[in-house]
Amino acid sequence: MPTTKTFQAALHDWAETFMRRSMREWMRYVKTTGLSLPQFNTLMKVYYGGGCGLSEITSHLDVTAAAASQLVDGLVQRGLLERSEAEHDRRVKHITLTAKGRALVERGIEARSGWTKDLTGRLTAEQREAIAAALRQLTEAARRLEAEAPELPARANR
Amino acid sequence: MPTTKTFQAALHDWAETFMRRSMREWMRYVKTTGLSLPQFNTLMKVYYGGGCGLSEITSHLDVTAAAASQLVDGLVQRGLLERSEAEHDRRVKHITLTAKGRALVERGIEARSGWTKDLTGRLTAEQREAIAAALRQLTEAARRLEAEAPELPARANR
DNA sequence: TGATATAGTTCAACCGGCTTAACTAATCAA
DNA sequence: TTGATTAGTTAAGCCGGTTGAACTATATCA
Repeated sequence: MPTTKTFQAALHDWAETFMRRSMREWMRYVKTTGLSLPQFNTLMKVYYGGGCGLSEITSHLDVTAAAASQLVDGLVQRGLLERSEAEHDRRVKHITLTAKGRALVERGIEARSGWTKDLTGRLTAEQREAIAAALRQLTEAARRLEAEAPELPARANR
Repeated sequence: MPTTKTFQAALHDWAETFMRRSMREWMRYVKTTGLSLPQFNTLMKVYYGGGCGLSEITSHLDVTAAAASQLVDGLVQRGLLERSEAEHDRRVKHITLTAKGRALVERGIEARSGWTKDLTGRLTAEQREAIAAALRQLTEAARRLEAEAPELPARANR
């Protein structure tokens, strides 16, 4: 396969350029919210998880249950998360975003890749069309990949 | 322009899928190194800056000079960074990566987007070729963009 | 030369995340 | 029912990043 090498190189270059910029924008945004990175990551997990139990946050952040509990606690106090009992098992607390929390996360996602808007003007219509098609294929492949790898290895919980 | 809308949508979707996965891989990697996020970000800044003064780290991380100094100090003690006087201005300390530090950063970059290697097998040769071409154009555009926007706004330094 | 500005360091204090350990409450299994 | 397991909380303490303030040393400007 002659194309795999150049393909991976192109993907790698783009990933590096893209990540570097996006991560910085993201961290700057998080700082403006007054939240810590762990706190914001907690919100992100809940956002993508569509609400989840505490244990999922624990394994996602790779911290102890105590740490996750305290993190959530702070976010509840700020009015960004809500805790409620799950009906199927009253031990688990179902954690969901408030409207305020959701807005915060969505602005974060926006801030993270907002700079890519500036790319649009630098490309011709033909380029945009071809690139959009390429990205859709990549995104689809990545999502399939993610759907397969079911879940992260849980922490040893020493 | 009918394509700009769909282009930005495609870019946005990709960015979200990609960032979510990459950031998690990256944070997991950083954790394995035993370094904190601020410490690792310091290394990254020096890596991409090709060696730089402390003040650049200060503005990049958006912290006070005291914080940056201490961060660098810890990394020097771990043998990841080196400090030396700049010859053109003996006030500034030129900060560079040691071989060990460089290796650590490069493994981090690898860990961040290493999962994308799994995408290769899910695409046909034609797709790979088209996508590679598209990504190269994107990367080039992004780099040009970056080259223009010269530097970040410095912190108010209250 | 002297005054001011800039680059960086050190120190004390603070804050917040993280951990361990002990605990409550609910569920499951024998 | 009893015992063990699981989900989550609380409290004490540690560690490390961050800050403001005081300081040194070099550079710049008049």
